Amino acid sequence: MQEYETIKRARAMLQASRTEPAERTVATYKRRGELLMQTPKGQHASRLDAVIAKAKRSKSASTWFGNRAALMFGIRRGIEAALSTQDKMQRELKSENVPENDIRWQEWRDIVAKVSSSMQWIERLQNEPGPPVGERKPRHSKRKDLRGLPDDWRERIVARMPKYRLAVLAQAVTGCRPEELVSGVQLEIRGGQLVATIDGVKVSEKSGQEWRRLSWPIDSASPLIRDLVREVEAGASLAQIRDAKAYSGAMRAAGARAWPRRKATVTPYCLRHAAASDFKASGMDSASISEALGHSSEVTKKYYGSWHQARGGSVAPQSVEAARKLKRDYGIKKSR
DNA sequence: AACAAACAACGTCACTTCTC
DNA sequence: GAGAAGTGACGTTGTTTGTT
Repeated sequence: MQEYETIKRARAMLQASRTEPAERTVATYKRRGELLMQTPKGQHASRLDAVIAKAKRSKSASTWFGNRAALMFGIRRGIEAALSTQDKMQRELKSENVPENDIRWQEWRDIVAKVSSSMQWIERLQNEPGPPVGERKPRHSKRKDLRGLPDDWRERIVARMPKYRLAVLAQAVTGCRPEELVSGVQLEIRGGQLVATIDGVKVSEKSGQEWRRLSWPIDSASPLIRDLVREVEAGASLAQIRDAKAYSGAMRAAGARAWPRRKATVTPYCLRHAAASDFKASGMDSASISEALGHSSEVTKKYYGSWHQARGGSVAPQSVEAARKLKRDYGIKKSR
């Protein structure tokens, strides 16, 4: 009977993709999935073509892959549920010796037919190519967002965000991620050095830096570092924010106030990119730069730029320590 | 070196709420 | 009451790993 074939195939498919995504990812998948499955009139979409077209609206490849992952996740969940319903029904019907032509067996066949069509969706999605390479939208570049800002834009942003003064200074100097400011950047002065310790995010068993520590001489030429030193001398020991989104919103607003005619917004990641550029321009070796940014792989650093014209006041640290040894980018060395 | 996949994080919109 | 800060929902990007 073809029903049993379908069930077997569906089970094998589920078995092959057994890992459960993180809670947060599941939430994202659900949100995306619901969005994609909705038709303009608010009913559930039944045509796969329409759903795929919607999932592909963005020209960014990663958006498409994310959408696809969300759809497949939702479909898989549906198949899982249908399989277990089917299983229960089948047991009951068999134990009661219900005849084949009974309506209840028909109900069972309908459920299996649904599984079969879900499997077709999965197959189709799996084979669906992403947006063609030439047409893909290039990734939005934070580096480009920095164009046209004055040399002292970081200082000006600090001045315009009094409430977040310590956090902005700490982020400008360390280049940490906004999310890392939520757990807080520890600051101290030790042996003539300003020392910042960052509790890393984006850390998993295999990736990220659990913590990292950067230090600068307290008499650095950078006004940002000097300002931060002054804050620490006055008693500050933890640069912390409550909510990364509010912080980011405040910075965006401050940027809009400072440069009303600029289209590109100023965001916390601009500070991170600027710091990365300072690090690069200062001649730090690439392993230290990766560690300072909280990466565990040297490859990642390539995404950050070297656009920065060397100018005084670089925020580059004198030394960096990190929790994890760096994975080397072997790709670079061998070839030619 | 380009591409693909996975997933956590960031950014924006369109407001509401807080603060001076 | 104006302007800054905050927020929920939605949409996009960043980071790492692996493959071709």
